Amino acid sequence: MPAFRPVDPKQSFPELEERILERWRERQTFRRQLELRADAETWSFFEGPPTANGRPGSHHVLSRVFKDIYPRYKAMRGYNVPRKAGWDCHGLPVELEVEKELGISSKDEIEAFGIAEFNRRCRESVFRYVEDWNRMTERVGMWIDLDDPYVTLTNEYIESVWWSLRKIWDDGRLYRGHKVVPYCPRCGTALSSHEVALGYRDVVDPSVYVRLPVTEVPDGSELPIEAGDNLLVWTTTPWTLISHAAVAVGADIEYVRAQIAGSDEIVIVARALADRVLGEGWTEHASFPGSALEGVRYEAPFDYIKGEDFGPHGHSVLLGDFVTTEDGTGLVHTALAFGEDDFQLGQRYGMTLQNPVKPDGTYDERVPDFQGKLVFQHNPEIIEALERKGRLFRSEDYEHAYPHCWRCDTPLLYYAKSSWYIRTTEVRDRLLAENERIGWYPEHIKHGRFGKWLENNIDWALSRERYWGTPLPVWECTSAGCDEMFCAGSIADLRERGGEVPDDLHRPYIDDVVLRCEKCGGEMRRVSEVIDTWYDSGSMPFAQFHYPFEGEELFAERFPADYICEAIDQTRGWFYSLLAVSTLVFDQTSYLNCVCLGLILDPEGQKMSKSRGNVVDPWQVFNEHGADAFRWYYFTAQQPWAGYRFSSDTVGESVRQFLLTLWNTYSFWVLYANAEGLGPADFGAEPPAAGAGSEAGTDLDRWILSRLQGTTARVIERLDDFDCTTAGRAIADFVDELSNWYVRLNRRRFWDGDRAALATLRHCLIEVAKLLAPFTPFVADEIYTNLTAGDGEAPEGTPDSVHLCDYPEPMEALRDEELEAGVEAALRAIELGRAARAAAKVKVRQPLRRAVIVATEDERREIERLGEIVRAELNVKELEFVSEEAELVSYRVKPNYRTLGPRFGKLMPQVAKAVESLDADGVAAAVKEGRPVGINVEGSEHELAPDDLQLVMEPLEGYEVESEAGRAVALALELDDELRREGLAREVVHAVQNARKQAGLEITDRIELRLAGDAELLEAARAHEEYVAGETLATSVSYGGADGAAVTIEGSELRIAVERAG
RNA sequence: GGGCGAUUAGCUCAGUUGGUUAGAGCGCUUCUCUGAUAAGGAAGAGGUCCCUGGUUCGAGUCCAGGAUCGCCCA
Repeated sequence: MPAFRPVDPKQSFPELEERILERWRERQTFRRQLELRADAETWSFFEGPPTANGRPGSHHVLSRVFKDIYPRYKAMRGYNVPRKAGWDCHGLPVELEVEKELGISSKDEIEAFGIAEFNRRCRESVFRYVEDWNRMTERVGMWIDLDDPYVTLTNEYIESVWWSLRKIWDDGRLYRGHKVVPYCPRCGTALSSHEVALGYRDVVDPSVYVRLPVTEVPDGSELPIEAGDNLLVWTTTPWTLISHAAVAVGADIEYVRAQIAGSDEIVIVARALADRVLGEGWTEHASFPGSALEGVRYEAPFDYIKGEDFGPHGHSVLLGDFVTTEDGTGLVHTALAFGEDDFQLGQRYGMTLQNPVKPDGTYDERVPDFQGKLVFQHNPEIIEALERKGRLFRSEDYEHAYPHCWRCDTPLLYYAKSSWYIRTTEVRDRLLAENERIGWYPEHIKHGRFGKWLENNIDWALSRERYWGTPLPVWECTSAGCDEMFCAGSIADLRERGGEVPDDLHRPYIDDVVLRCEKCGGEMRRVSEVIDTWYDSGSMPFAQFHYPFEGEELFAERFPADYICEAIDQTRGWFYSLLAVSTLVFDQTSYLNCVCLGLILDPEGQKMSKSRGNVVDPWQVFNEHGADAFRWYYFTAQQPWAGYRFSSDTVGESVRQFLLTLWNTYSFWVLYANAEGLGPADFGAEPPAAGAGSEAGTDLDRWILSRLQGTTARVIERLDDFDCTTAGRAIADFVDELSNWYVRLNRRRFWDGDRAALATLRHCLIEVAKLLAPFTPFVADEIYTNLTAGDGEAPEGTPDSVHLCDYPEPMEALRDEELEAGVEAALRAIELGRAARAAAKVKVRQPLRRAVIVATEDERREIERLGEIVRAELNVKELEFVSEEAELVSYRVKPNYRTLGPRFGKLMPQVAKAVESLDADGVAAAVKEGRPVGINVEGSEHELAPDDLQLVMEPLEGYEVESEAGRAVALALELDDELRREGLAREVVHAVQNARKQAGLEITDRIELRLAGDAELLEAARAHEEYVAGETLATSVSYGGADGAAVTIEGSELRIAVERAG
């Protein structure tokens, strides 16, 4: 008959997990779970694709395990939960890696190297660490189909993306615009707003105030200023002064003509800023609104570009509604090409754009004095030049957040150029409406960070002037005068227009596809851009199936996703691109629930980064503590979005706290089941049809089963709300109760091989294993498989893995809340009694005559049900109960604020006083009989119902009593000879047990016991010989002549010899 | 400068619709129990629930302002 696999109490979890992984591989457990639920209702999960061109770190483990727990849970709840992996392949990060490898850093160099070879290397690079990812994913126990991932670089994927762009094109929402965009001069491409958001950093920039001497005031102006007065402008980007086009002022802002203290210099600034800019003591000569300044001409800071090159308004004062008096001078230096406001202003005044900065971020030939470096690196020289020309009014440092390229860290330029946009602003209301349908965890993301972001939506800057990405499928006619454009929505579209479709849809091959213009018959060529890689990942709901070209059923079944999960920084990344693409294409959200994960910090609260050297390698944690420990820590340490202060040691803590407690309980069970020679067949099938309670023998059995039902209900409720933190803690509480109360109080039954106790604990462990399966899939499966199948095959009808089971559901018939309350009272009595023993310094081994317990009638009844256990735990011969009449206790009456507060309001303090001055014993009697009690408050009578009063029992002074919150336990401390002898007999047993242990005996070994030494001890042993022999499994006890080890008991010597009985 | 979030014991965190002694774990000290336990139990030390106002009979909890930290935006 098969037995249970023996359990090593010192089991290494990492080693165990490797073994279980092997078992899953052999038995194909994941595949079988998918098949088991294949026909069930689908619960859809979308994988946000990682990029595999870097090694996975601890933060990736976090998202891996959160992407695993809810799908596992839902699969056990009976849903079909397909889990398709995915890889994000395109984009700048990949190109950068390859650039680094090649030792190049500009687009010219890439083109000289050859786009074909460059992209070939990108394609290779994307999967460089895919094996590391796969190993980590498997090791952490994430079940996802890594053999059939979607890959954003395939022709199929690209074609689906094209199809969606064509849809957007047909809706008139894909357009080419000329705007000032955040632009990385090193990468040579514009960035979308969500990319910009990734790169803000605090930097110190120069902050300069520049004099612009007035040359001409418009004819007929009453303006009280003169040629030679200085307009003061302020900028933190001195390099843009080269391109200075105009000064903007606010029409309604008040300006002053001011003389600076101790100088005859006259300057023009906004009044509101004059103190700050000029310091104390300036003199006002005149004031006027900004509107009066319009048309004033002045001398520009530099003359590389003439005023007339900008048109008639060049180098003159203009009115701009964006001017504020928050900082600067109230006169804004305007360089048309380098700011959105500047650009708009130029357009309104019909100015000609002049941009002396080349796409590579350096000045062109018009600026011969500043050559060779990125424009902002010329700032110091430009400030010097201003100084030399006497134009520098003041220069200081200015610390502010400035966006940098999120991958190469180059400061961005705001730069006027043409790019392709999606008119997302047109669907903003739809985005907001669909956001309402999404369940956010934490909830505040919906109307907070994400909702606010949607409200401020701007058009999606889609194009990138790069190489390794999904090509923008727009062709334009090259014939002069023909402006025909065509957006391809499929490969077939290209063929139809006469295109030769290459085997690889990437650049440079796609650039060779020439189409026929339907309008003029000329040649159409593709625009040069590729698209934002965020658009790729946002398209995964359909592109992962090559929808709509194939995969129609899969798409219909899985769209929208019930669940996605990523780090919170994806608010503007994937969370947005997913919602935006599906709203544009399908007019609805593609996900219904979204769990956001926080940052991983080191124990000091610092962000983990390679440069700080505080990164924890996940493999260190796997090898030291195991994947279950890692997972358990992430699931239960705190709500995941709060972030983690993380180290390998904190994971170790969670092992000790929880996993070891569980493991010890489990190994305890197996030890005794095997000692009884039992095997799985000796227990009924799990779960038992009518519930395990049917064979439960005792109140404690029924109690722990009732607690199990409550725990199960709570866990399901929390997991359904994506709250594994509270769910996990509920399981931990149960396991703690199981180990520290149920097992401890029933230890004797296990020694005796009591079937009901063994069955009850087994059932609890199996159900806990099922509850835990989504959390800690390894240890859960180990416990489950051993308890159900032992070292043999799983019995007919019993799944061979916990992951093929149904998740437990609470069995209401087994719940007994009255019993739970009663046991609770008994446990409290035990705790108080032990505290009283500690206070009296009387060991638990010393029996006492009597414990006096203060309890209400209800509590007394419950405690008496468990009287035997309470007596055994407290080691007393009898329990005595006292209530109101007893000398041990007095009553205090307190008002029930919750009921009386609303009724009496302001009078509460007086009510409280009146209640507490009542005769407590009289009130107690009334309350017990359910009679109302009258009080007098400020002269008027009020009647209080029993519910309005709380009785607090307080023990009287003078006893060895421990009490809390109205409960108390007192111990009778006097000893007689009989009690003393019994106590000594227990000491002897204790000593013999230690001797057995030292002799290395198995717990089932019988012994021959010889005792010698102190007469009183021997007498005690003789008096209780049956007890001593029974406890120590002695087949015989003899006295005298023992040559065994000596121990000291109560100051006397005892020599013990144990020998295995034949 | 704006938005969102956080702030409870030395550390990591709980704290129900506002209800009258604010909790747990870890760590520390002392004691104890143990034939499952790397554990368990008891006691002790450790709190301005970030601050200031307000609402209320009553505020860790609600409101306003402020401070500090984090993330995001400009």
